[in-house]
Amino acid sequence: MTQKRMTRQRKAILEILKDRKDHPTASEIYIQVRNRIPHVSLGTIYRNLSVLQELGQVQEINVNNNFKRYDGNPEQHYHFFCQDCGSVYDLYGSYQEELDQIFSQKNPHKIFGHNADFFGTCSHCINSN
Amino acid sequence: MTQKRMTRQRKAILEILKDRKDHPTASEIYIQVRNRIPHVSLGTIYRNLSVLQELGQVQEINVNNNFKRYDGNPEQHYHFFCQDCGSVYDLYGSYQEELDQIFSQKNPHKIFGHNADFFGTCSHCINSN
DNA sequence: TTAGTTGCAAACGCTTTGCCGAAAA
DNA sequence: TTTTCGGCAAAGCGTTTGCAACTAA
Repeated sequence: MTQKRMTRQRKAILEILKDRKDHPTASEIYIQVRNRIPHVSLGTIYRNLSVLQELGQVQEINVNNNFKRYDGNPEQHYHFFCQDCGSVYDLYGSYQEELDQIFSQKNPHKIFGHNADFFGTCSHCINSN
Repeated sequence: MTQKRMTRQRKAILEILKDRKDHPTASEIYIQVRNRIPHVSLGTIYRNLSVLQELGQVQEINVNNNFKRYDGNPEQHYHFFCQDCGSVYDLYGSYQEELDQIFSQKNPHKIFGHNADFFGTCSHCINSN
């Protein structure tokens, strides 16, 4: 990996991502970065998100295959997807290591870890019905 | 939902998907369907995969955001992604309902279910090193 | 007969990339 | 001064869609 520099653009993206509790798309981040740096380009957003991922400061989330979302929390944690409004939330609760052991015993592969995504109706949508 | 017809194309896609143990992409399916129906089009593959999903006969798998993969096994089951060769396998072992309960207690959302993807090195890659 | 389906090709939408001037270190 | 980075715009690429002809039921 080559030497990385902390540019204004990269710093802005990282700060915005750490501030937000939700998991914005690249273009949502773009809109917000433009408030600070009006002539920033979408290409710059994508390039920096990729660098920040390599550096382990940001996680990419696969909601579905339409577009990627980004998470400023690099810790291992699960996500919840609301089927009604499409929002993505972090879940409270710890990583379930037992799962890796259970499935290691039943399968021939060397399992290093897992991701889990929960789905249902979020608290906001429950209350607005 | 409107009435669905079992066309040659739809039948071919379904049969191919049920036969394969791996989880092909739309264009891999396209290549195989062309052996039976030379003038089939990619658009037809996509449209039928979408219909077969609605009918609950096929599952869509999000490997990463580059493209979708399809699974001819509509049962709830977990997947394993090999980080070395990129293959996707079905895992043996049952759905862990407890997970839904554990995280329902710790979070304000109504959880209906979850997906889990495991990763590591597959048995084939272990043996070839 | 008729409504769903197909092939073809164009359109889409998110993401990546080439180029060259700008700016971290 | 060197080398990474950014802005801009074009290209890439998997997926979707409009349309007229076709076909399962």
